[in-house]
Amino acid sequence: MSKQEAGCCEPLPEDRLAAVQAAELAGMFKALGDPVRLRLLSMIASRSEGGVCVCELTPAFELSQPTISHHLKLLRQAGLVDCERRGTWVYYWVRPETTDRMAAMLSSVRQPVTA
Amino acid sequence: MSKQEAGCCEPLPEDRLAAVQAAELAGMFKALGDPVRLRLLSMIASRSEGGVCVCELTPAFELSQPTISHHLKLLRQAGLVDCERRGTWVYYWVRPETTDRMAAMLSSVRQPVTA
DNA sequence: CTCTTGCTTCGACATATTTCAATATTGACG
DNA sequence: CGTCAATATTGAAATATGTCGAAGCAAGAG
Repeated sequence: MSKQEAGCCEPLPEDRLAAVQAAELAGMFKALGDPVRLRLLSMIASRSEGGVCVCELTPAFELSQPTISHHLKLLRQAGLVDCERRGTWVYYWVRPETTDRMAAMLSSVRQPVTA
Repeated sequence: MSKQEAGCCEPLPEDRLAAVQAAELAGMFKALGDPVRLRLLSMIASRSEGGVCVCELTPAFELSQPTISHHLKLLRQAGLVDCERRGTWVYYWVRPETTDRMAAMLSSVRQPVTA
């Protein structure tokens, strides 16, 4: 009960999210901060086995094929998906470790540790 | 028809994430796609009652006051936080409805409906 | 080997974002 | 009223992002 009467400017308990972690996580959120990439991820996730071929993703958008390729690259660099070439086609799948980290961040916001 | 060959180009089950919803959700993810805003949200969430004063947030960064104010505005516009003025100070708190929507999106990716 | 198809990379451009300094606004207080 | 302190808004600059067309690469077919 010895909190500052002024009700302001007492330091926050702690910087729970270090700057380094914040930068890493922000990169993941930024990757999903575009409607095209969000839909791409959703489409890639819709098939649980074998991955989804790029040739199934591209015609779902009114964008050029290089643009879709660019967005897929960003998703890959953010660690959200991975891909593999099988013969002529390239298949993408989701990396759940990354979405799990993002979900963990969100749930920590929902229910603060310092309850 | 002749487009379909072995193992490719069969249409995806469905566009599970409609374009409109994708745009809405992408706005939320984009708002967290910046390390400063991610840390701001984390700090705001660290106090469960009464909200966090801007005067506690600003000095935690090596950024100008208008810049922090700008980031807070973006978080508010994305629906992630809300604020209220109490006397001289302005207090911010998290809106769990929004983080819940984001978490739901992530969990739907983790465990596809079409299992 | 050459041709075609699927996908990626490059180069360029228009737009959006991040940031600050300066200024405005809001409320408390004498 | 006038002043001060806490935030917000404006305007402008540097940088980042989304998009395309052109070119490059890999793999299968002829």
